[in-house]
Amino acid sequence: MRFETSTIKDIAKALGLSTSTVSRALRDRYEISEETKKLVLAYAEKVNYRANPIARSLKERRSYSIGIIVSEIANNFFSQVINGIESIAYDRDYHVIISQSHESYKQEKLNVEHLASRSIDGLLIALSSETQDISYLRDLYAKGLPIVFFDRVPEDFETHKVIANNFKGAFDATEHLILSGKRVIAHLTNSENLSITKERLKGYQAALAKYHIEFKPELVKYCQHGGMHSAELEQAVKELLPLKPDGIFISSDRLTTGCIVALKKTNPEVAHKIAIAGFTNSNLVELFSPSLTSVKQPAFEMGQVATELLISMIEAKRPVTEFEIKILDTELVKMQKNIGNRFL
Amino acid sequence: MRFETSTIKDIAKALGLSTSTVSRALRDRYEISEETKKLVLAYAEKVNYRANPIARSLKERRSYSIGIIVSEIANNFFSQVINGIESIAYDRDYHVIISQSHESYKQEKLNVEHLASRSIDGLLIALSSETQDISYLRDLYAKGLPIVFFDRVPEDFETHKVIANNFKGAFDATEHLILSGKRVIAHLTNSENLSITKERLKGYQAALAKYHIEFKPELVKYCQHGGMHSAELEQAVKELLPLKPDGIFISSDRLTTGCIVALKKTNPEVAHKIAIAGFTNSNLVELFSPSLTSVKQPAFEMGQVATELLISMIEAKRPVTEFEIKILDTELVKMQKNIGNRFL
DNA sequence: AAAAAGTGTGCAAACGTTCCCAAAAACGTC
DNA sequence: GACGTTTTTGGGAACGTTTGCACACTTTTT
Repeated sequence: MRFETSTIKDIAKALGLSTSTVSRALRDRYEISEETKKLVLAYAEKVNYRANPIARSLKERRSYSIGIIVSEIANNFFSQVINGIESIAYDRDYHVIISQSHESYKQEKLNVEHLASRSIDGLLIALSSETQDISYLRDLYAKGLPIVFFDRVPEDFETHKVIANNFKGAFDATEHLILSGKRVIAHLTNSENLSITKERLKGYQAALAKYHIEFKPELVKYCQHGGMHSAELEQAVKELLPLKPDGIFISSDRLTTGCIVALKKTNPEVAHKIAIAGFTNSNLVELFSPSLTSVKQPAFEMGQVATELLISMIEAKRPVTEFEIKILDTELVKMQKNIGNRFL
Repeated sequence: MRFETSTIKDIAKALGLSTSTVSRALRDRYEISEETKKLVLAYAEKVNYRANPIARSLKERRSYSIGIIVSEIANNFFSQVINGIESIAYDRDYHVIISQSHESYKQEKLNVEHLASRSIDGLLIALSSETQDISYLRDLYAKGLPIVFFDRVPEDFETHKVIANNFKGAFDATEHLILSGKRVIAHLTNSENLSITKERLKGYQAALAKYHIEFKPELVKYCQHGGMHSAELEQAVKELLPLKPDGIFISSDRLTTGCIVALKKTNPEVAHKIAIAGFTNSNLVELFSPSLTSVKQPAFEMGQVATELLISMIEAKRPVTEFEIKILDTELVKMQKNIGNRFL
């Protein structure tokens, strides 16, 4: 801000004290007399003194801000995670800077490096679906930037991670479809790179196995761009339909909504005949037609937990060597009426 | 970031130059020899020099960051606006800090003041539905903080503003309902404080007037909290239904989706008999049941325009005294089939 | 009564930049 | 080769903090 505000110097001059004394009074350090402290505090209050965080950051070599990278904020899951992050961060006097990768590796790297050069104290990141090479993150980490991964985590990176119980979520959703009488269950999922893709695929396979349904690789469709392009989804749907699935298990928020749109757009007549169960945190699923069963992730909580872990790393006196992988349970929200009901 | 990176000083020492020379070479000032510039640039590249933005901010008394206040990022309209803002901001080397008011005046004020103390160079804000007293914004503005309002703008505040053509959007939506044969058209809207509420009400009234339908105040329901609490919406729906509306015009994104949820939850049997037209930027409306006609705002563009105006203010050499009010056209997306069709 | 310990304050350096001002180097002109 | 002019460089202050150290003063201990 260009406009002038009062500084420690101003206060010092006005009160006939030194800047150090004023600083100490404001920061409530031990070696300061009650009297001067009161005096300074009162005056600071009067002139509405606000410490300049930039100067403080420069001096302390930290910014009290944490960076967040998600693929997209216009996504119910991520925006809920962000709310969780903020709830903790603000309490602990950190502020957050949000960046979007739009599922692009290049954009992700660019944003992370931009944030790093902006002197963030730590980073919370869910990898983009394109990301395979995380060496740039390793470099930053090695240089001392605390990083906590959430949702989409790399396998071989020793730091805190917070994820949902993806295996169980996928298993539950698939089992639900099976118990509803479906037998040809397709799986529409994200890029193969992602941890969530692998875990959810395993859950899907396990459910099939439990009910002795053969796993058919051709029923699994991967979307490299996480459904960012509608063409990608329409293509997947087009390839899937000839295999006559009676159910689809979809493994991410964006894909789930995107898939229903694609189905209705390209094949409205079959859209209602296929049961859909998918990961989504949309609070609007009840409005959807065809209706769907959804796996809800504890997004808000995930944000909170990840932030607590990150702040503990930031504020740790010595390098952290013990890392946690927190796994949070998902919730299966079954649709209220029978599958494919047009009258919902 | 705690870890050490190379600084101008390091480069200067290594190259046997002074910091001023290095700084000039890096910043590509006119008074520097081609040769030294090349030398410095090459070395900087080699050691992967990154200017410390904090130090720069302190010196230049600006942060190259702009603050954004919206009520909620988990809202299609606002997240699209944010994408528009980012698209311009990043091009111009600003970064953005997003804050959410959650439709609370207190939270909004807190966030703005937090941002201001964080030395943002300018502010983009859509007021919360609770906000009536904007004197705190006036104070900051008077002190020199550039502010541009978008979407929800105050009446008596001389600065740039970017809004949608709310009157026309509301008129079109209401007229569409009338032309579909509806005669008892309710209006569910936001807090009366908001500019958008007033403008959209006028559009609604104008459409009624055009077709000689009497305006009935009891058909208008205000939601003070913008639909943040579902109870608020359910209450409004409950009060509206006895008046037997055959159409509802809803004036905001959150209210529109929220209202359909409330309708289906409280009165599923009538939900499909009422035609709904509402403001929303959801890309999922096609999935909704009951289906609805939507007024889409040019959210992305709104963000872009607002950001351009803000940056022009920030970078203006002399105080800006001529202000613009940009009004962007909305788009009416009619539902594909007849109103209330359960088979959509 | 002198020494030791404790308390409150100020001085000055540092964080990494930018930029004003002056000094030095390079160049041209007579 | 002395002079002015232009180009290039360096010195150092400043931005607003925090903090190690030293100093002065008071209180306690011996």
